[in-house]
Formats: sequence, structure tokens, C-alpha cells
Amino acid sequence: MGKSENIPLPAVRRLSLYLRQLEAYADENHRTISSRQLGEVLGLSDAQVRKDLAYFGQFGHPGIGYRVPELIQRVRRILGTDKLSRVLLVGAGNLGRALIAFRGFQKRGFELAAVFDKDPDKVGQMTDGPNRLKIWDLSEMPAIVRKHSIRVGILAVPASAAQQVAEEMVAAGIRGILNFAPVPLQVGPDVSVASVDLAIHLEQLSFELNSVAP
Amino acid sequence: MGKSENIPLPAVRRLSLYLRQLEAYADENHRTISSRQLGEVLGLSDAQVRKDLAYFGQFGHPGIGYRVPELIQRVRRILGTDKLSRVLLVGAGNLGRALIAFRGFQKRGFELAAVFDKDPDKVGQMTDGPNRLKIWDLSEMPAIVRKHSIRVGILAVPASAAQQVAEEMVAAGIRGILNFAPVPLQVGPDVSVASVDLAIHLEQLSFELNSVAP
DNA sequence: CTATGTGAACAGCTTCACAGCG
DNA sequence: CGCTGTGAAGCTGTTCACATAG
Repeated sequence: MGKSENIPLPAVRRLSLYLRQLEAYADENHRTISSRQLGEVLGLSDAQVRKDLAYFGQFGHPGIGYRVPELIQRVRRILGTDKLSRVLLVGAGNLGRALIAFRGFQKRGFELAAVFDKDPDKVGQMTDGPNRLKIWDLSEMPAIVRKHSIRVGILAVPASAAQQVAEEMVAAGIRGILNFAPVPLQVGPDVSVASVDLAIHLEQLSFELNSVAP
Repeated sequence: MGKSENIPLPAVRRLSLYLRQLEAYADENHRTISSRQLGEVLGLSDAQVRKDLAYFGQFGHPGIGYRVPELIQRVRRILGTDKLSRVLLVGAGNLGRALIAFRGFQKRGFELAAVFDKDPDKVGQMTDGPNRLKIWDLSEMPAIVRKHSIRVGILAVPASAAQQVAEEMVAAGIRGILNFAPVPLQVGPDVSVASVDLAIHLEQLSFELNSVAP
């Protein structure tokens, strides 16, 4: 593929929201859904929903709406999550261990396949919880990435180590990084980065509250 | 305050990034920084940085750039994080406990002041780690919110409970919710919600990788 | 009659380019 | 000179409104 020019980035982000909501409707055995219904629960206009979906193809049925299972399949295909993909995690600290225990990844097409840490005390240990995994040393990363064809990695190390670890991930063959460290990663143009900074979201809430009623 | 009309939302989001970066520069004892330097490390144009900051006031010094400590003060003021503000957490599961242990909040002006859970086995326990807090029953929330003047809460409960707990938070007086549950919260117009869905960020990376090289 | 898909109009955001200040 | 602040231009994304299909 490679025709993703022209598609607004916000539309791609909303696509994930649509999928999540569609899966919720599927769990409740809804057969079809209209752009209006889907938009309403997500706080979007019906036109927005239709336009977004139309960027990716003609999925709807005039007079009917969108068939839920069909649209789920199509959207998963577009996002590349129609087949389970393996992901690695670097950093077995508090956040890392919470991520290992998080069952939401599996449900959405991602399998945590390997965990790495720098700390020699942690290396060789098994993680606890239901999803038990051995913690590997960073030096093992290139071999494991190749062996399991892993393309995406989650970075959950302290800010001070993040840039260096990110470089090691890229060198090991990782092409997409989900970054939880509160620093901007400098990577080449062939690597994608998505960053989550927990404090920043609180700041945004703080700003919104201050803008309305001090 | 209330003049935040006219300011693009993306500019507000970047303001947090600027602050984070400015604090990093302050730690390295930089006195001043230009819009070009700041933009470069964040992957933005110099014009973007200047325009964004100018939405909020005239902070720069022509020929010099921005004085780092001064700009930090001003931006904190704008975001409402110049004074420590108390935040509560609902949900002492894996993610919740990782958030309690996370030291990044304090550094950025937020103090985790109270933890709540529904599970009677957890209620009354102390959380472990350095930041020990008692876990309260949800029924205590209104009193504690009032006592500590808490306005923002972090929601880290399972998806199935999220909407109901959110309503209890709002009823208790919470005006801003940082939502980690993968469901869209339906709240009144006087409540702000920021959502973080870990799986969605992985999906976006998956899409980007599939769009460039299958 | 219901609901999609879509060009056209509109709104919002970003970039440009330069006047003006230290 | 170097660098900010800012109108104006340019571009991207959203909403409107309607032709079209079931």
C-alpha cells in the first residue's frame, strides 16, 4: 500500500475510535449502524463520520447504514490489525509491568511478545500475572526482533534513557515506537513515533478548567 | 479567565510540549532559547512556535529569543500549573497502581491526593511504593473532593464500569477527567474529558507502517 | 422515506514574508 | 544583525446540501 496521501491525519485517528465503537456494537449484536448513531456517541457530526469512512472506500449501504461486522473487517484491514501482530516492550518498571498485565492489547490485535530491561536484577526474571514473559537483556533485542518479525515496540523507560534505548530499538529493526517517556524522540524518517505523556493530558485539563471558570 | 476563544486547540496542546522542553533546557541552565531551536527539537517550524506563543502574550525579546525561566513561569500560569493542584485517582488495579508510583505528575504540578476503588478487599489498604495513600470507598469521594478542593480525576477502571464511575466523579464535584478506559464518556458540557487509549496508539503506528512499506 | 457519498462552501490552522525592536 | 510578532496568503480539514441508491 502507499496511497494514504490526501487522507487527513485526524481522519485516521478517528478511524480507530470508529473501530472501537463498532466492536462495542458488535458485542451487543447490532447488525447495522448509521453515521448519525456512530457520530452521536463519539461526539462527531454524521457528515464527519461519512466523510472519514469514505476516504478509505465505499463501505455503507444507502437507506441502511453500515453493516457492523463488515465495516469492522474493513477497518481492521486498513489499520493493519486484521492479523495479530507482535509487539515488544522495553522497560519493566511500574508502567511496563502494568502494560504487561493490560489485556486490552490482545483484544485489539496486538500480542506482547517480548520484554526487555537494562537492569541486571530484572533480566532473566519472569514477569508475574497471567501473561508470564521472560525479561531479556537489551543485547538480545536484534535477534528476537528478527526471529518474531516484530515491527513495533513500546518504550517505557525513564526519560534519561529514552533516546538511547530508542536508537537501540531502531537499530534492532523496530519501525514504530509507542513512547511513554516525556521527551521528544529524535529518529530517522523511516521510523514512526507515537508519544503518550500522562502529565501533559492533565495539563490540558487544567487549562480547560482555567479557561472557563477560574 | 475566559478569553481562550480564537486560540487554536492544536496550539494549546503544543504549549504543553513547549513547557516540557523549556524545563529540560532550564535543567541544563540555558538562559534563552530561540523559536528556531525550540521548534527544531520538537519537529515544528520556527514560525509555528512564535505564532503559538504569541496567542498567549508577548513573551519574546527580539534579537535575543525567549528567556527560559521567564517563559516557564508564564506558560505554567497559562496552563494553571503554577501552583500544585490536587488530583484523585479511581481504580487501584494494575494501571492505577502504576500511576500512583509515577513520579512525573508531581514534577509537573499535580499531586495525587486520594485513591478510590470499588473492591472491598482493596478499600482501607495502603498503596505501596514511596507515595503511600489509603484507598477509599467511592462513597467517600464527595467529602474528600470538597475537603481538598479537587477538580481533576484520573479514571483507571475497567471499561464496563467507566461510565458509571465517571458519573459518580462528576456528582462528587470533579470537572475534568483523564480517562484511561477504552470507552467514550458521556458527560455534561461543564465537564472536560481527555482520553488515553493505549491500544489506539498502537493501531495508529500499525497504520503508518502499513501505509509506507507493507 | 432513509441514509450514503460527495462536490462546493466554509472555517480553521499553518506558513510566508517582512516591519520593527533590541 | 538576529529574532520576535503579525497581517496576508495558502493550505488543510470540516460542514453543508443535495444527487443518488436501496
